[in-house]
Amino acid sequence: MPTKTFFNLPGEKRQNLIDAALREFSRASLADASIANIIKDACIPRGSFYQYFEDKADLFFYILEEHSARNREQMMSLAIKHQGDLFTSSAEFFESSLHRFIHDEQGANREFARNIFLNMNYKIEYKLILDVKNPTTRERIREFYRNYMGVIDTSGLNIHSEEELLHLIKILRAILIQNFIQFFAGEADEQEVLHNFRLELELLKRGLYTSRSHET
Amino acid sequence: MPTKTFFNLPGEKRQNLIDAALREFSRASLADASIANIIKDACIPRGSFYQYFEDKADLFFYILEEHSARNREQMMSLAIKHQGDLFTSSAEFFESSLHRFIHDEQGANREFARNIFLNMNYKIEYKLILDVKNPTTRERIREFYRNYMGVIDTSGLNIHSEEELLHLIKILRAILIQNFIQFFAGEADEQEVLHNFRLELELLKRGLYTSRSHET
DNA sequence: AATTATATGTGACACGGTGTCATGTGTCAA
DNA sequence: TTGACACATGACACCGTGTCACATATAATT
Repeated sequence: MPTKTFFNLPGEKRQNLIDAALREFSRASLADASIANIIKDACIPRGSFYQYFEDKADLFFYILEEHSARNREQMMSLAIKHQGDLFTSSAEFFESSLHRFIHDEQGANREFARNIFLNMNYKIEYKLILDVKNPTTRERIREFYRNYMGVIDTSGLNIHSEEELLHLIKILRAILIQNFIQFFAGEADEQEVLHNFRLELELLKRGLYTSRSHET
Repeated sequence: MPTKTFFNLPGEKRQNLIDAALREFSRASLADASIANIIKDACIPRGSFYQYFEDKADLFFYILEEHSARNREQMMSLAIKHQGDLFTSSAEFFESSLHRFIHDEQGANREFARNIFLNMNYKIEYKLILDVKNPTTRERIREFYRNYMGVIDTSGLNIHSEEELLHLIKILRAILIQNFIQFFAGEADEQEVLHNFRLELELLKRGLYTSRSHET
């Protein structure tokens, strides 16, 4: 987490630093980004940077969590909008995110997202979901999950417990992320990736076994 | 890819270098590993390293591809063993891999795998699957997929095209990887992660929608 | 006003890792 | 003997990081 000092900074200076960081993290992945570039861009001395952040990752994950919080909010409001329909709201989330990336003229958000998804790993993914280090963020996300699962309408779903719902959400998330990755990797364009995602949702809904004898 | 020079090396020297690299990549992720450590361990001068490899990543992905090839072979032989049953063979693949990691006394393979999975990203995942840079490896993997899909018995599966089978495999892969990650992240122990994986397979098989009216 | 405490700013520097390059060595063929 | 080629080597320039001693500002205390 950024230090108290960072939050005491005048708003403009703070925003200026964040903007510079966003530009750098749009240009390069966390691993390839350099503090040197950020402080040059933001015109702050090296020593100051370390007064605000532990290191590069500290700043990165702070920015990432801000974006993630907005995404969680959107997921929640879509779930509510669609009366708790998990599949429909997930699909709209995917579509609208994709649409936002594609029509991002400046390209800053898109490039940032590209670097996130193409370098997505456990630490990043679970920062999007469950921050391991920061207890406050962790609790925030836990709460989101509780609320989110409360909003989901399970009456149309073929699941029989909270546990199964959690696993379904886990599967959906994995598919969602995979498709974002394929989009950013250039493996599929907007139309293809939308088609793929929808197809995969249909497979999930439909079920993959014809012989139903295995059901318990 | 390693250079011709590397492959011309006497076998022992080559293996020695690979061993040292494996130790380093077991200790640290690709990003955190250092060439300095590898050459110190392998007792070769710095210049020689660059005679064999373009950089750290070149060596890393070479080693990774060797491991991946073995995994693909195992997936294939399990698919054959189970008469093309995609779910059963995937489950056995997961179980046996997990078992191997847990009973890896030396721990070298486990730690290497841990670094792979916890730092899994697009580039690594698709090296496990589809090498973007190297045409030879790419073709090798393409061929694997063709063969693998040929072996899968679709008669018990509720899918209606090659495309759907490909997507199903894609979903299964995502779930497989997610569970490995959760295991290595310590979020679940062997029993839990096995339980989770099996449950998720059941959800897939069963299908998630009760109202079947949406089926086309 | 003088003093002390506390918070913040600053950039030179030591450290460690990377990739290169000039030079050295070995081998084989003409 | 000479030249051509493949390979070996480690010193070195370069770059980014994180730290630290010192500077400055602001508020609180005497």
